[in-house]
Amino acid sequence: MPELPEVETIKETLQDIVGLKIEDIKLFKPEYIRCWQNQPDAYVGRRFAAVSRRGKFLIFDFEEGLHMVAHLGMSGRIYLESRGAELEKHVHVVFSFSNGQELWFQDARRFGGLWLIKEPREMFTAMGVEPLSSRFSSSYLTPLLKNRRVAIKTLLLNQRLISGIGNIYADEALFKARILPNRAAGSLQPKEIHRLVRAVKQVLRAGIEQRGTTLRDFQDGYKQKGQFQDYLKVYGREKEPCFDCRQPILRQVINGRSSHFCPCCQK
DNA sequence: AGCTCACCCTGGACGC
DNA sequence: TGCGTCCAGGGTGAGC
Repeated sequence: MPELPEVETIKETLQDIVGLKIEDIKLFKPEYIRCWQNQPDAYVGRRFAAVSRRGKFLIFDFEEGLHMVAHLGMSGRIYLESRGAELEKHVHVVFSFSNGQELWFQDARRFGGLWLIKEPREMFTAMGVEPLSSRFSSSYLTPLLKNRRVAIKTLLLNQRLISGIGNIYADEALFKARILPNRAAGSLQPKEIHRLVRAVKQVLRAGIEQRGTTLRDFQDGYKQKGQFQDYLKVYGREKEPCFDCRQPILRQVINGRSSHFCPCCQK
């Protein structure tokens, strides 16, 4: 479930590891490493220099120009533990620091992964704009929608166009913009595109403010849950009354993704 | 080129 | 209690 607000929340809590020195790296499941441009040993003895985010990816910079990229997939978690804590299930990689703390990479379903790479920017050359940046605007989105028959929701989930929106925030943004998720992208009018851009930004900002959505798996770097699940208006609310018009929320599969919407408020 | 769908994987919910 | 089935949805890539 980690989408942009969840990854951003983890990134914020992981600022505390900047400056910590890596004493040891344990690989319990080496196949969780997707890219071996660097050997794990190369990271030992170095300090974390920065943790940043691009879309749903976390980027770890180390001293002397080493990097690591992480994606949480569906069930991935990255969190701090104390040395000696009992190892939890599905922890695939552990970084031990010289101060006695550890960073655990846990991922039950293993849709996520780690990339030990030299130049992380190369991974993101084909990635779309950050939806919270000023580059994401009506003038960016309008030409992308032109003549596209794909559902607008499918397009919002395309990371090559916009990076960071996932299933939950796509449904919530479309509700806020009062647009049905299965509308052909090319059928959106200028006013609707404008509303959608605003709604995407508002929903993502609110998600960050609430420190993410915890339906099942999500937790931050200190194992704390998010709160945005208490503010969801359509996602996961099939058959429950719309908060605005009391009509039941409907669920429909769009491009293999479960989608939730109000048939009355959204056009 | 645009689009759809199957696949990877595990845990939890649900029906019998 | 247990077993089988289905669903969750991130990204990728085959195939139409």
